[in-house]
Parts: sequence; structure tokens; C-alpha cells
Amino acid sequence: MLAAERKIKIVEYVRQHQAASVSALAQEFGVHEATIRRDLAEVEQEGLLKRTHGGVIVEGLTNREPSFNERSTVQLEQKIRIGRMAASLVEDGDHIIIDSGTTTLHIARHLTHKMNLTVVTNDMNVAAELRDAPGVRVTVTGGELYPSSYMLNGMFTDHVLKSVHVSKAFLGTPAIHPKHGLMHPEAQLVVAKQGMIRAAQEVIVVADETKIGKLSLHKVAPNSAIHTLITGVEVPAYDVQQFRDAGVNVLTV
Amino acid sequence: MLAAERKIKIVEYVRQHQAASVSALAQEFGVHEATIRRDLAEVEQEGLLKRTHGGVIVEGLTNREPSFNERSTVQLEQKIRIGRMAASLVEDGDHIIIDSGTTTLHIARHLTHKMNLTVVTNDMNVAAELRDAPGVRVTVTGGELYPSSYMLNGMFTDHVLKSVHVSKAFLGTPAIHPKHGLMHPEAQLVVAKQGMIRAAQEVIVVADETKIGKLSLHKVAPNSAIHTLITGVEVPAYDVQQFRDAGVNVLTV
DNA sequence: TTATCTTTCTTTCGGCAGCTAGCAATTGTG
DNA sequence: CACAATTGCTAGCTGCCGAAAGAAAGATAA
Repeated sequence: MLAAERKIKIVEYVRQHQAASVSALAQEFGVHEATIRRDLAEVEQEGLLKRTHGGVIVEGLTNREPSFNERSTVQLEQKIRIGRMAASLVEDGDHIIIDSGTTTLHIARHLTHKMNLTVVTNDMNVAAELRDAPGVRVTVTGGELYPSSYMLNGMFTDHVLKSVHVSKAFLGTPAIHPKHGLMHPEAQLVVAKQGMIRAAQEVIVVADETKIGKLSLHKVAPNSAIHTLITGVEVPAYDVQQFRDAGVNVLTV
Repeated sequence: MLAAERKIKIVEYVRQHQAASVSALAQEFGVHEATIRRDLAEVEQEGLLKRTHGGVIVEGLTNREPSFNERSTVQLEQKIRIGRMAASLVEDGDHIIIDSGTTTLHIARHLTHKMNLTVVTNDMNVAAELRDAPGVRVTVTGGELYPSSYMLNGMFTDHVLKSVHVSKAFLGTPAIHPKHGLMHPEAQLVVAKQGMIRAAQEVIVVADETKIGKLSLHKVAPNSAIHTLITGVEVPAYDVQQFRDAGVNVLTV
């Protein structure tokens, strides 16, 4: 195999697997590890992949760093289900807000084939995910990049959220309680979430089972402000009923 | 077999196999390797295939995202040099704007070790690059995600640029001319560039040699608005002098 | 946390395959 | 036949690969 050909195949391989170790690549292509390292150095120079100690990962916004990645794999299968269900509520021609988060990211992934859709988001990952969707216009709220995530927050975010109106807002949350409603541990992020709720005709909260019934420091909004809650079938019927009693339309998937 | 006929068949063969070695082609067509090399030299000249050490590959195989990746590999080494030089002008404690672009992205890559730096950018790639830099705060201008790039533009971008003031703005450009100054082919992007110039005390333009002396449709700013131009040493001394005569401080690297 | 160990990375070297360039032989053409 | 184009060949140069040593980055244990 040609050196240049191998380099291309390395990029393909890593893109397919999201990541790869130097030794695995050396074995896959039957060359010395030093050769793989040289290839990786060049490929990285070209900005196609990003090297790490021991291997290589895909470069760019669609990639997630470890701490984020870990969060992503927790309840992954459930989040995908929830994301697909949430996406099914979106109609062609809609204007929607997608909040930052791992579950909401899965919504975005199911929206790529929609037509004439406008998405406002404060998450660069969500934006990147929808970037190449031909029927989707993406508006990113400005703001400060939140440490070790791809979320934007602050004055400029709030300004954008005050300037828009959408039919549906999809919010993620670390805690939602049948009595106290939507809650969040970080005060800084509460304003943005409230801005999204105000900007939307219909508020849809997505939350996997680990978030249900949880309390947190700050109240974001009462359950009366939430129209629909989408969660996993794993949530006990009793908890689901409590939210329904509070006037929330609960969908389990 | 005629020489011209063989050349066509070589292209067909390589397209089918994605890549081929010189020896394999020599065997396939029953001619000497030197003959194949001569054919390949011509075929490459015509831009049909790309030669590599040991053989030939299909051009553009690496370009998953043609528009962006293509741009970023062109003049890569020069852009890295320019990026490093530009980054050296940034001091700890600065507030700066970094424009969207492939050259400006290389500036960001050299800023990760700065302390107490605030970066405002309209490029999600630039933001992502500086995301994990402990001493760098990143503010992203909001706006609409520009097709097949990671650039943000529009009303919200302009709003943010009107709301900030920075010591230095680093702008990329597809065309800069000693008489007509900074130019751009797309009207939509002119406003954002002008906003960056207005928001900055000092305007620094980065441009590799291929941009120097070029004309384009819209005037963005006269040379008098530009304080410093950073470009490659490849640029002829005559061109450099023309910009210096126009009052621009030119740095070549 | 600090110290130690292990793995991985960088750098350097030499061997080898492939490349360039020039020349000679062959083939094709008027 | 003369002339040009094409092909084969070779000498010297260049770039690629594997190996090994020292450096750096993680991992482990105290």
C-alpha cells in the first residue's frame, strides 16, 4: 500500500471508529508504529484528526472531549430514544429552540432531513450537527463559551433569546421535580433557560430517568410552564402520574 | 497501445482502484516504470490524479468537506507561519477579535498558552480551539451559521460587534489591494468585517501570498484603516513596498 | 501529594525503494 | 532518409520505513 493511500485510509478508519490507538492502526495496516506516528503527525498538521497520547481521535466540533463523552454514554440508548421522539414532534416549517445538552444533541441528530426548519441553539455541537442539513437554517446565540463544554451563555445569549419567538423550545435539564418543576444547580444558566421558555409557544423538556424527581438549587420554571416532558419508559408509573397530575403532558419512550 | 490511450486507461484504472503503484501500472500495461512515471507526470499536470511517492492516488479523496478542507490545506505551511507571527503580537491581558477563516484559525492555535486573554470570534472552530485554554475567555458572536463553514453572520453578529471594544482585531481576507484596500466578494460579510474594524483599536490583517494584490467586488475598508498586514516572505518586495507606501505596517514571515 | 514505573513519543540513523534527469535505442512519420 | 516522439535504461539523489535510544506523559503506589 502507498504511503499516501494509507494516510487516507487512516483518516477513514478513525472517522468510522471515532478514535484509534497507534498500535491498533499499526496492526491494521501492517506497518511499524513509528510509521503510524509519522502519518498521524502529518494528518494532524492537515487538521483532519487530533492526536492524543496513545492514539488519535476525530477532530472538530462534532467530537467530544472525555468528560463530555462520559456524560454522553450514560443512558446513551435512552437518550437516543428520547431524541428521536422529540424530533418527531418537529414539523417542516417550524422554528424551534434547542437547548444545550447531551439529550438535546440527539434531537438535533434526528432533524437533519427536515425541510425549511429554523433552529436557534446555544450549543455549538447542536449547530455543528445541523450545519450540513440542506433544509435547516441554524442561528447560534452568541455569548461566552462555557468551560469544558460547547455551550454559550451570558449577556449576548439572553439578547438573542429576547429577540426571537419560536413555536417549540426543547430544553434539557439536570433536575425536574413534580412539585418544584424545572430546577438547575447553576444560577448563571437559569436566565438563559427562562429566556428560552419565554420565547416559545410550547415548551418541551427532555430528561432521562436519572433526572426525574431530582431537586436542585435554583427554580427555573414551575411545571405549569412546561407543556410536554419526554422521558424513558424506565421511569416508574407513579412518578409519571405525579407529573401528569401537575398538568404536564408526559411522553415515555 | 498508443501513449494517449494508455494515459486514459491509467486514469480509469486508478479511479477504479482509488490508488495504484507505479510498478502495478507498469505490469498492468506492460511498459517500463519510467514510462508510467512520465505518463503520471502529464496526467498530474492536467490535474486528474495526484502523484505520491510510489504511485498515484485519486485527487481530492481526503476532502470530506471540500470547501473547508480544500481551503485549509492550501498554503498550509505559510498560514501556520503567519498564525504564529500574529499570535506573537498578542499580549497577556489583551482583548482581541479573531475573524473567521483558515489563516486566523492558526492564530488561535498559537494562543492557547496566553494568560488572561479575552477572545471574541465569529468562528466556531476558533472558539472550539480555545475552549480548553485555561487562560482564555471566549465570546462567540451569535448569528446564522454560514453554509458549509463554521462562520456565524447576521444581525446578532453585528449586535455583538457593536457592543464590544478590543485592543486588536485579526482579520482574514480573500483579497487585499495596495490601492483599494481590503476587499471581499460577498456583500453579506462586509458588514461584520467593518464591525470588527470599528470595534478595534488596532487592525491586523493576515493574508497569505495568494491574497496579496487581489481585487474583489466590495470594498471593506481602505488601507488607512489597517495598521498591520502579516503575510509570507514569498510576497515580492515590490508588493510589500506598495503597501508600506500606503501606510500599512507590513510584516513578512 | 511525591516518587517510581510503564507506556508512548520524539529524534536520529541506515537501508532500501522510488524518483529525476539525461542518454541511447526504438518506433513512427513525412 | 531525416527528424521527432516515445520508450527503456542507468547513475545519483530523495524520501520512506523500521529500529533503537532518550525524553515525555500517564499510571500506580506509597
